[in-house]
Amino acid sequence: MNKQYDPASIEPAIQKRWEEVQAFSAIEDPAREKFYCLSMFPYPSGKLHMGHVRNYTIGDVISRYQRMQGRNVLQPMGWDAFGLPAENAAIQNQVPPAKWTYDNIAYMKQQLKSLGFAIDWQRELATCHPAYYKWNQWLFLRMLKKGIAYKKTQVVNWDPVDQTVLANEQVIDGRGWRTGAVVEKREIPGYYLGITRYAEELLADLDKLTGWPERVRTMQTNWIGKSEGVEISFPYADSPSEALMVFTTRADTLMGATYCAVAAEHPLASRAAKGSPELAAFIDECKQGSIMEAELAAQEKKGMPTGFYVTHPLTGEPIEVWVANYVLMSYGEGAVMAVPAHDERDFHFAKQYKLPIRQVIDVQGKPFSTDAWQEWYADKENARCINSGNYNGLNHKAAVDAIATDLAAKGAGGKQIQWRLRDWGVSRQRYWGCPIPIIHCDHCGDVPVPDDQLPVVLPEDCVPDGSGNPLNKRDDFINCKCPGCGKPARRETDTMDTFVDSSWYFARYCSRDNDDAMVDERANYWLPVDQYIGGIEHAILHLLYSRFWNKVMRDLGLINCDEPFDRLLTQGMVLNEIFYRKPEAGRINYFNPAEVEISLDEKGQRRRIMLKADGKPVESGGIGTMSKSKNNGVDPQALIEKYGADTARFFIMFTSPPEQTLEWSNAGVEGAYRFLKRVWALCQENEQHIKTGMKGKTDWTNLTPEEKQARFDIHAILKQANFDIARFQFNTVASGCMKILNVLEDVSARGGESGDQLVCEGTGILLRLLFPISPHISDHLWRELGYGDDLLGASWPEPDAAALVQDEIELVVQVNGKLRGKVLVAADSDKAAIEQKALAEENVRRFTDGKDVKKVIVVPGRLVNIVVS
RNA sequence: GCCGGAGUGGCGGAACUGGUAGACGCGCCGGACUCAAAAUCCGGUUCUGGCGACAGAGUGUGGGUUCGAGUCCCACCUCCGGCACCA
Repeated sequence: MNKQYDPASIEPAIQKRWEEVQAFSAIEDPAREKFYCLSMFPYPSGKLHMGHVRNYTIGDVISRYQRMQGRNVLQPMGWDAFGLPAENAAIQNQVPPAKWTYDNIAYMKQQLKSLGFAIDWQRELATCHPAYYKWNQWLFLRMLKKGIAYKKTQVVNWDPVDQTVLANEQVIDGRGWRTGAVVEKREIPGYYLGITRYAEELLADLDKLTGWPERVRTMQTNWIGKSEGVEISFPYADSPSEALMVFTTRADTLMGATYCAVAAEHPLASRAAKGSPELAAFIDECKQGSIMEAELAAQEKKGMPTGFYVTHPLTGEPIEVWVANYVLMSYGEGAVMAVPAHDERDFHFAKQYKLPIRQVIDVQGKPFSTDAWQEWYADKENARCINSGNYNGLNHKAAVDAIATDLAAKGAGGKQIQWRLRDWGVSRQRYWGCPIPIIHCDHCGDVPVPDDQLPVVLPEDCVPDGSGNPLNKRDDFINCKCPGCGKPARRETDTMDTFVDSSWYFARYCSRDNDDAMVDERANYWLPVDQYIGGIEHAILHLLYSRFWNKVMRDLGLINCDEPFDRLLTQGMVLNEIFYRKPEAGRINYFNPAEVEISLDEKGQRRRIMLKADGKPVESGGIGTMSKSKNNGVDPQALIEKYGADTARFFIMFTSPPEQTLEWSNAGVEGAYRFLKRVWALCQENEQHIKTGMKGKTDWTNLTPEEKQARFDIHAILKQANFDIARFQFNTVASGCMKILNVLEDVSARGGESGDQLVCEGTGILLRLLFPISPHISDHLWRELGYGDDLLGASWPEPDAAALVQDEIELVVQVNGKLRGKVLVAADSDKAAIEQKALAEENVRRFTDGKDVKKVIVVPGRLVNIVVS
């Protein structure tokens, strides 16, 4: 074998062999336990970034490990290929989005292949391919038939930069989630998916997802936002046939309502504003007000009376209606009943505008005051109603029930559940997406495209120029015949939100080659996904939509499972240091870390940071996510070319646990490379005797004491590594490989026949443990040294129980909890013998002499603690 | 403001159910090889005192439980992520 480790020669050769034998093609086999390992598919943006490398390496380690555990593993890959960046690139370069996308896919696929992932490429899919998005359209039509998909005209969020509509979920702090542009309100017709119909199940099933990170489940729970309360109608004083609708979770405080407040956008506010320019001005001010959270938190509560009155549904009292900036139109009815005594916001508002405060909740022994807010005013647990007529003495739940019943009897309301979740608007005024399969006919209205005319194929030769959807100018696309009456009609030009594409790709991988059905029975073999791996940024949108889509497919009888992803791992982001200069006020130049040199003092502390090009200082901007704008990215391609895929993979696994952020370090990459070179060197030095038949020898009686200890260490490290890999703590698995190598190098240096035998066994363990992380070098050495034909088919190493038996154990001796010495005792020593030996230890006696030994605690196999007065 | 998560050497990070804090790697220091350098190898490396054996301090801060706390409990500080002034 070669003296030098040369990844550039071994890696492509092994990848070629894997491809030739189709090593990773997954075949359904009911007799075998399946394992579906899925990483979130990439958007083909041009080239891989480090986050992809990390994501897919984690998935690959899990896949290869599961395979060696004997499971039938499916690890597919595909492309989330529709989306705006392709249109933006088209505007810039006059290249059709289709060509740009397919070119990117070709390049990135070759990059993925060079990383040696155990992917079944036969199942590759791209969401921009008609064979894929045909089924988006097909399922959309099924939803339309069931009423889950519907059209409505509604005020939508309009992103002025992307010229598109955004779902409520895609608006963050009043800005587009992608562009950051301030969102405008526009009226546009569009299609919606009734995700709210599934709100109850989407919420309840979160409890089943015990393999998901707790914080993702919490985020989804909050997003769905179930709230149980009572809807109450307050009839208008001047027109009792109309009423102000209000939702409250604290119906038990109804008798304490002293005013009502509505949002600035509420119809009642507009109505009142007609007669009052002052009020109209205030409403305008509220509408313009920032919706940035930090500012809202500090914002002063403001309001104005409308001069309008409603009637209290139980007491008949007149109640004044105010417009207040703390009431949100988008939640509930956009109106609240204000109970200043028992709601903190209402309290502060009432104090400011000197509105009446009426206590209706009492906790015994706690005096109520209208001067300052007290926590207990909102207590639901220990509180009882007072000043509430019939409801006096009732607790929270009983009072809510009684009041809801009485309101219902009067036709003035009743119990209601309020959700934060909204239906999912899927229409996009965009070209590069899946066409919505609808035909507009002047005679028949909106007609669904018949199944036998699917897919509605998107023309791939359009070049967007930034002036809206180019499909609107494509007569060959638009003009068609109405499927109903046969007369000329127009095709819908809106396309679907790309979250539709990614909501079911995991199912399509299972039956990718089936052109007659969306999915077939093979999906029920593979689904649900056993392990899903991806970024935390998809914690809400993608994962919630996929769960919804999965349930719709289940209800249509297409698949069996309730939830698509059994376990979820959210990997941390990849960070790197940011360097910059400010050449003049307001300008900032970022420099890639590769262009920067850092000098250190003798303690390893930083002395100076400078640019290699001119030797002049640059500033450090701390650590941040790798990004184009901060110019702190590291190109995976350069890394692979310099060190090979195995080094890149090893470094990424070694440096941080998967869920934590990963800080890039070129020195760390060097360290990983050094380790692999040492593995190579060890195998090279021991090549002869490993090849000449020491494998399989099980007689370990001739080991020297050092070798016996070394064998114990190897198997103990393996035991720990097996525990760690099962809990996805790959950084300590990688360090376990390093520890085993350290032990083997010592044994190898000492030589001897029994030592050679141990090196042979230990190397076999090391190569298998290293295989999921750095598969090329492991596989190459495994075959080169004659361990077997194929490491892929090898079984996972398990520690030998006999190696873990020790004759003598070192125990730590503490005096009053402080470490004072160590003693070597026979493994089968009884407590008395251990105590005696510990008390006799020289250094221990310095701390016990002349003192009373009050107690001796012996923790078997660990330590002795002597307690003295 | 609320809900999660995290604070450990010069750095990334170990320490499974409370039981030797700092594994492993990086960096740095010293040495070997070399005319020299790179690469490689060997030794050292939490801080303080001491030539040393050792001793003292030490896991964000302050308390507590325990023979024993990075780990458990209470209060607080800082950072990161998420969110909804949600009636």
